[in-house]
Amino acid sequence: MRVRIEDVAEAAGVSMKTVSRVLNQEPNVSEETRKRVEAAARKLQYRPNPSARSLAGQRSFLVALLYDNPSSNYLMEVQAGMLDACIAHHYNLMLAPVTYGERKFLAHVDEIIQHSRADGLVLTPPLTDHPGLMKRLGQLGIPYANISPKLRGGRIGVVLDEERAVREMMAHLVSLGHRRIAHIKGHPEHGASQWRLNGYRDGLAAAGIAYDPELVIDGDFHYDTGAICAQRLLLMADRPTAIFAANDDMAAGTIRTASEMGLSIPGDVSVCGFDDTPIARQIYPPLTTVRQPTREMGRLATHELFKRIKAPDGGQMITAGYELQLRQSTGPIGKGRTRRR
Amino acid sequence: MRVRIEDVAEAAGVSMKTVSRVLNQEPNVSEETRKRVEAAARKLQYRPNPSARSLAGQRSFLVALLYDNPSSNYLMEVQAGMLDACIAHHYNLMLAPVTYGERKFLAHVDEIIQHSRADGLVLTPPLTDHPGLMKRLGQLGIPYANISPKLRGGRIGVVLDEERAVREMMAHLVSLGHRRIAHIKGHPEHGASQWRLNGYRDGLAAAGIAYDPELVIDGDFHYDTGAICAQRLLLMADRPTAIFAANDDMAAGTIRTASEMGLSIPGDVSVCGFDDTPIARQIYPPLTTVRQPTREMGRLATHELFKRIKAPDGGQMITAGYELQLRQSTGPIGKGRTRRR
DNA sequence: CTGTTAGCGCCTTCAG
DNA sequence: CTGAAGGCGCTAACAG
Repeated sequence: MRVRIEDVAEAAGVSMKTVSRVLNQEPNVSEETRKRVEAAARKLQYRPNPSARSLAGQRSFLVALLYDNPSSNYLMEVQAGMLDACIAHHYNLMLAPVTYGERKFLAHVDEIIQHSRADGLVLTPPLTDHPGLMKRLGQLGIPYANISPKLRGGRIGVVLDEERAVREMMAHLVSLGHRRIAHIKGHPEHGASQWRLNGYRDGLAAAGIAYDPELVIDGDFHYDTGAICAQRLLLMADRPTAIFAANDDMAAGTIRTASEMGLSIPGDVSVCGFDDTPIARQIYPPLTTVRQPTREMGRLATHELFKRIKAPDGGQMITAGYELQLRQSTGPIGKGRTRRR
Repeated sequence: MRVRIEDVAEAAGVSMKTVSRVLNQEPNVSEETRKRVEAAARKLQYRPNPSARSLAGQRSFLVALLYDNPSSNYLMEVQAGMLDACIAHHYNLMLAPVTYGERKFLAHVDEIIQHSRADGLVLTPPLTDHPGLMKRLGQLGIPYANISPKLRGGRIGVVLDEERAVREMMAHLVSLGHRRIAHIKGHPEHGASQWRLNGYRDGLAAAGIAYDPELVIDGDFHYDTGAICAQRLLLMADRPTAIFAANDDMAAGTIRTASEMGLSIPGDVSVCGFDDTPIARQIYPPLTTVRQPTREMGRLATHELFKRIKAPDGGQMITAGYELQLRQSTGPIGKGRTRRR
């Protein structure tokens, strides 16, 4: 029924092993033999059996994406990027959702690794900063790549210079005349929250604006939280003229709240976010934000992972590029015509 | 190094096969033996080798999600539902993106199936209605389940009574006094587009309102398209007082356009969508829509798939429930105070 | 109820 | 540069 390597060998008049060599691009095959084998394989429509390959070769040709419920847009982009890389390397992508705070978190991860036999993992924040996980993965000796990890020492994956990106964004706001700029922080577990806060503070400092703790509020990257935080900020007697939310979802929540309060954007208050997820263009007004090349980051991280799978010390930490997206949610100060309801 | 089934057998003082029986929950093992084997397996921390199981057992314990780039929210929900089912059945979930219109579409699908050795597939629209794909999958004899397929005969999966849902939505609009109700259609390739259009027409008929082709515009489920279609509708001399967009993304685009035109929602125009994706609550005003239990549908489809994997005639077509979500984007007719810019 | 015997299809030795 | 034998870890089919 199914065509096996043996059939190809027979058709090509060589041994199984020679076919195997050709298929796996191993050396020590004469050009002529190679061609003959390839022709036979094509004619018979031969497809290697992954299970057999895995069993004999001790690898699964599977990588798993380990994640803990980040925003769906973010995750989809990461997935797409990983798929780009996986397809190019003839690997398959498996999904492995976990729960960071769970009691048996590590046991669960063990389970996944054992059960899937993935050759490697890609971690998204905040898993990428879970100390116990790092350690466990090291013990198990399973290769993994990190997306936007806090700690970069001796690890592979991809990061963005988020601090610098935020400094640029702050410079943009300052150039529009804003000096009373608020910040809604991200989830405390994510490295990004810290970087973006740092960028905010640096941006203020660069403009000679004093840091005012009242203008900095704890968020968690969620839309609803953004909406709530914005309310606190916009109800202040001396309300900020600009709000930098640590991601687009919270910025969208901010805009939502401002709209409900009858405030004009950017007339009464400018709002900006980070990530450039689809929501940035799907709200009104469209959001000024930093474009984070999430898909590309997924691809790059997976690419580094493959390098490490091949060699125990392969791969490195890559820095991806960002881009400011100036849209209509930010504008010059004081052009507003408040229309409180 | 790794503990094998043989080690467990030795530790428990039984044969390999008996251990295998216990692990696979097969019958014909005495309770006492079973306990002994389970204890031994636990003590040794035994984990079966999936590759070996696959090779010997002719199944991969893998299901693949075949999709063609629908909205990320939709896909994430489907994924989450599938994962719920997969985890419960000790299966793994693999991602298999394809391109519907591609030249070598079928060859690509073949490739995926051969290369992944998935035991079954779940198809999302519009793949679920691709005639060539259906046929090919039938030839290959690979089990698959469908989410929201147009044709239901002899197939398994899950559907929603979308026509009925839309009829209810139309009744809601009519009850608010609307009679001039427009519709932005979905992507022609999706069954949902037809159902939602049918529901729209039925809803009009039920209210004794004549169908006006001018008020029905071709869309494709995308946000931007919704925005463009809305412009055409809202610039009409005798513009509609309500717009039913075939999904939330297009409804969001509609609201965007209305906002830009300075129209008040729902004062000047009511807008409603379908799906209840996160965007429905993330725009302002929040969207009246039909809640489609996408995650649950992913779970149910996968569940039916497992039944079919077990038995060639197992599984069936399930009907999932919906729920109207009445929010602030719809309201009584004529309460608006237009403020064109 | 339990055990034995063959593979599943490929890759890894190690000879030639 | 090529091939023959053995085994990866498990399960199916058959015996008992």
